Amino acid sequence: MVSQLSKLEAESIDYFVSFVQVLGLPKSIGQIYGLMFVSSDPLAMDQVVEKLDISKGSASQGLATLKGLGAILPIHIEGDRREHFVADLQVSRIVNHFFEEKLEPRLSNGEGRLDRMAQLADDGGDPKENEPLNRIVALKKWQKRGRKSIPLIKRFLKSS
Amino acid sequence: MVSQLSKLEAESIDYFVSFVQVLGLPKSIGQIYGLMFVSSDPLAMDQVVEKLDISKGSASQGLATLKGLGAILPIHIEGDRREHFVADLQVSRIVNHFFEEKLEPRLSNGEGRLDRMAQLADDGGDPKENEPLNRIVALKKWQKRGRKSIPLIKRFLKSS
DNA sequence: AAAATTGTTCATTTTCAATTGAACAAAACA
DNA sequence: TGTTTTGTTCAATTGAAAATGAACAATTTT
Repeated sequence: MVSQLSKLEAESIDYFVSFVQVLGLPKSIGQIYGLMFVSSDPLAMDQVVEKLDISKGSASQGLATLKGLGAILPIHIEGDRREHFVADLQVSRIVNHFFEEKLEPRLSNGEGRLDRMAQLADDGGDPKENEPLNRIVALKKWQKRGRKSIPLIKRFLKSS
Repeated sequence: MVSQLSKLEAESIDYFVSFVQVLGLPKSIGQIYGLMFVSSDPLAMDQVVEKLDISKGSASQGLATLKGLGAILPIHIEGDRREHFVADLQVSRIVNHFFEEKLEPRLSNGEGRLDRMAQLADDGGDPKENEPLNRIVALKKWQKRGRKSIPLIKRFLKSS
């Protein structure tokens, strides 16, 4: 059926779809969060399915993910069996998830790799003349610096 | 044909493939840059095709992109018609590209969207009771803050 | 001028993650 | 007890982005 979205809902959904896509998260996550973000009332899964015209499967998984992130909060409504949700104000949780799941594993894991690469690149000759080795050493510094800045950025974004 | 990669090359390629994938860039970009990063000599396109066992098309496009970013530098080799490249030490250029092409457009464009959303959400009633409006206003602050922090991060990463 | 070399473009194919929807489970209700 | 409601799971499908490779252009060599 054709979903009936208000202008506000449509705008919000667009906004958050593009938001989560930058972070490499599926579109449906952005749709669901966008819908909840401008909803006055808690929404249940079947309302999400109906409004967004997506499958039960997508809605179920999307809600589970967002709930896991703490980006939406489960609300119990008296006399209704369905689980309802409201958007948490802390959008930063979504960004945090990106840092913690995608960026940080790469960065920590990356340092070991660079060490291994430096070993392989070391040919015993004059380090000054070993250009690949110089690049690796420089990259190691740079990556360490990057890794150290993550907690700062996270803290900065959290204090909303 | 089966490409003949040294351990170092394989490790470097792996590293940069995962690196660029975090930023939402195609794998081939990571492969090419990874190969050049640990090469002592400038490489030409056909060498890249041969080593990585990728198509001419991918190599051509990938090299053009990396050259555009300034992540690899064109080198002329006397007596050879082919254009050769070396990896620039400034890996940060790749990250910069992510900021400038993906993040910043979203963020600036996002502020206007939030203004529009605030207008749509404003029902003329008491703002204290308009929860969606409160969320939008809070998000606007948060996003402005995020946008302002980008130049700082960029500067921090650049000074390698 | 013909042939070979180098590189680009872009329609088609491939790949892989996101989405679907049917089957299933669990709980509430009649 | 059987039925309805609510929600999850996962094999199959879809869709979007990347990779391919053939056709083409431009340049150099013979």
